[in-house]
Amino acid sequence: MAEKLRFGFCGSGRFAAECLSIITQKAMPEWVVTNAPRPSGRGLHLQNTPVFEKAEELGIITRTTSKLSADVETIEWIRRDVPDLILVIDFGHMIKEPLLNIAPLGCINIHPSMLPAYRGSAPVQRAIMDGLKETGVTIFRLDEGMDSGPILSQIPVIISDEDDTGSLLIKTCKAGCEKLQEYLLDIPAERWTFVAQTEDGASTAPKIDKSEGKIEWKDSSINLFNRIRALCIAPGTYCDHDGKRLRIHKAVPASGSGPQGKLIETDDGFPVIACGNGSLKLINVQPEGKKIQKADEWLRGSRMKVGDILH
RNA sequence: CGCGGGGUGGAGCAGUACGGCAGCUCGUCGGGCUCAUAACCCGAAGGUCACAGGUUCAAAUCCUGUCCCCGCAA
Repeated sequence: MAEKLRFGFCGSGRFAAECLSIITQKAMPEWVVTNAPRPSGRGLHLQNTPVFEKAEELGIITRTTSKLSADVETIEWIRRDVPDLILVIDFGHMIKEPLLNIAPLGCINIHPSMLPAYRGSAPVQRAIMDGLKETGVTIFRLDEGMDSGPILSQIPVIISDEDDTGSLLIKTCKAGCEKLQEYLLDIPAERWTFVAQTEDGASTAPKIDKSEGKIEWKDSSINLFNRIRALCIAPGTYCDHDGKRLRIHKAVPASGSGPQGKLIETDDGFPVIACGNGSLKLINVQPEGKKIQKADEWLRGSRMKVGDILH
């Protein structure tokens, strides 16, 4: 049994909060640093990050910052009692010197892809959108580049047809955190081995732009299926019905075909919409201003008939 | 006080500009048809129209206030 490593935790988003929640089942960080609350949501009220909420709940010493690499105070604060390593997960800032190597073991990151593939901020979404059947999670040490540091460990993760960004995020998060726990608790740091990344096979997964959520019915049903699964959490996919936005939360490929965007038939009450190639059966939708609902229920009240067109 | 939509039987919606018996598509329950059925036919139950106050002979509808839900934008 190795001596317990002391670590700090830098993170902000939902993925980070989920990781924190798993990791802390077995090992507590010395402290948490997260993004300062920012105005967001309806009414533009200040909102704490998911990590802040989680850390608060766990009673961990927490500090917020809006620009860590320029935040002299926080850096000084960390310097006062430097841990063995700093976990940086879904943080939203590039980590630069002097923080990059302030801890003996550096900054360790869990990234939900098989690096060097899908470097960047939306690896899970991009992997699903590209129709991948398998991805993975990588634990690596940060260097100056974007997700380009030496790899400590990699675990493959299967993507099933039922997976969406939410479920895959949880899968990768679990796989990564469990492996990380082995390193934190059972494998002495002297035995950690890092392997440099190759530039061969490197690709990037740029941030999702809202406009990517627009459904183009001329696209194939399989591509739209993947897109809907990929963007279901945020920012969501949508089309136009009767001049209003209709968000599509869940849909599956169906067999019929017809003019793009046309409601060609109902299947058990659920609408089937023709795409450029094949068709999509809508399962869960959300009209503008309304709650998410089952597509058959929506159809009943929508006054949309077979033959009508979505845009 | 960023912009906007909404709350009507169990579900999804119409009805509100111009006040006048609470309506549609489903679901539920009972009966019928059928070898059978999620199909079809007949019938029934179920709503103080989010809440509070006001105007009126009369309010889901007009006026005032409150609560709750959601879309956009950031």
